[in-house]
Amino acid sequence: MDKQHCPHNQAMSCGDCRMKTLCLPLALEAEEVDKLDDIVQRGRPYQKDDYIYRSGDEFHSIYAVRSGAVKAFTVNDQGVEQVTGFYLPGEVFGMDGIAHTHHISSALALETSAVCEIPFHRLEELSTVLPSLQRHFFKLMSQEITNDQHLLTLLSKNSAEERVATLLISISARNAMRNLSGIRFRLPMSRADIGNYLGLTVETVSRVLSRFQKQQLLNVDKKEIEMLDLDGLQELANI
Amino acid sequence: MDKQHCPHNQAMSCGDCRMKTLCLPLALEAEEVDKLDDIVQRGRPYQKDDYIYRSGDEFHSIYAVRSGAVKAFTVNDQGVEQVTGFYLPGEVFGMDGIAHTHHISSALALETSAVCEIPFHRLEELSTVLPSLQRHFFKLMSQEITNDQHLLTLLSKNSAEERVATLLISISARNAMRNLSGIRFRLPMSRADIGNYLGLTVETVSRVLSRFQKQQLLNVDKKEIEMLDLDGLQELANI
DNA sequence: ATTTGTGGTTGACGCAGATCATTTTAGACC
DNA sequence: GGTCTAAAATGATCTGCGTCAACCACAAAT
Repeated sequence: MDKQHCPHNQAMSCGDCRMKTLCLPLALEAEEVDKLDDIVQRGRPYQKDDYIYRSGDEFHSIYAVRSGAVKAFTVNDQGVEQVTGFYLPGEVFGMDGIAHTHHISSALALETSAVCEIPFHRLEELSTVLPSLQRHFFKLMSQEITNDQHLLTLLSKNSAEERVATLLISISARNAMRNLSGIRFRLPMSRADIGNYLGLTVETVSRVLSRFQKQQLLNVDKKEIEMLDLDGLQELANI
Repeated sequence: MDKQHCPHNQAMSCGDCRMKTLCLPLALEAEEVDKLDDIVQRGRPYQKDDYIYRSGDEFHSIYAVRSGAVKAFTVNDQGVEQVTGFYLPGEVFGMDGIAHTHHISSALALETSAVCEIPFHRLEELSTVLPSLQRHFFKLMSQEITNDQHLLTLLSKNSAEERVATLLISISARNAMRNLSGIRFRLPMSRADIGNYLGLTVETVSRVLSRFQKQQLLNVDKKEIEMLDLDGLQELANI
């Protein structure tokens, strides 16, 4: 497998990355991308269940997924975990640490994943000389806020079926955006993670998926999903 | 009533504002505050139920509360409203619009309120020359993200009593930060708004407040709250 | 002074989803 | 092959909060 095609390739630069149209380079000119490239750090891939950072760690970077999948979650003082987001290739995470000197959430690889690390103080410096980077980063953070607000509405106003349908539609759409199939895909997270994220128990998630299968809305085989009736699911999710 | 003491006074500058230690000027030197001051717009006070902006309006500014109280909310395509936040003096809102060209949420004055408007493109320009402003604004947005994440956990993991207690503690603490009483205060929002925000019905909010009163945790008289047992409530809220 | 409207409280009842328990499936490892 | 463990599915039962309905307080309108 050559450099260009290995999904976890470390050496790849932003300019060559398949995710450049989704990720931070999105708003930048070629020469600006090179400057961004200079500050991006690419370590070896994380294995499943490796932490990218832990709650309490000193904050110094934000991150972008290049391959694999990451879950972010908070743990309160009673040790109760709350999954706050799943991040797929091209997506940026870790921005909740900016307000504090330390991370208040943790991030974990759900499968073997390549992750770019962007030291925040370098990004800040670069942002003052590249206004389009500053603007894009403001937008990314604002997008994170609106994502959370959508999730808030989902949790406070929607039934179990609507919540699960919405998550499936979201993952499907995000896969499609990355030129992968929006019809057949593999869920990178466990039923427990899905339930935690959606404010449901594992049992409810499992039952809802079985019901969807019975209604010919989709096929489930462990983590493999085939969306049989996207319109029907979309209707359920009321998006 | 002279200029300095009228709570809705329009002419006041950031340097003279009682909220300067909480709001955007927080991180700035005196001369930097003057530059910020130049771009801040102060219109006449909003009356109760006046919109500061509506979902669908073109986005061009973010806002800071100087006096009064503001609620922000989204409305989905079925017309279902979701309250996403309450903003008290010194707090900044409207940052969810940055990711889009138009506001995706609305903001409404809950009572007579003075609001500072900060044109976003001017703030962006100023941020490139005042790094401490850029940093502070990044932090504000990050804080908004972590607030939403706390709310997510609250909605997905906590009981009605825990949710209501948490909101009361939060308002109490924010009042105390502004050198107001954290023990006796007036809720600026209706029971319906509280319920909507916390993912509960009006009836449940009302019942929980009655129960708290019966347990000598607080006194309620319409919108007036007296926190009798802050520790007990804190325990309930598990903060 | 009476009516009308709005926001809040309280009670009775039902249900969606939690909880508890059991079973099935699929790897992982020797 | 067999044994262990963890994830997932399914069934039975329970319960917190929603739903529906009645009622109260108070302000604004006539």
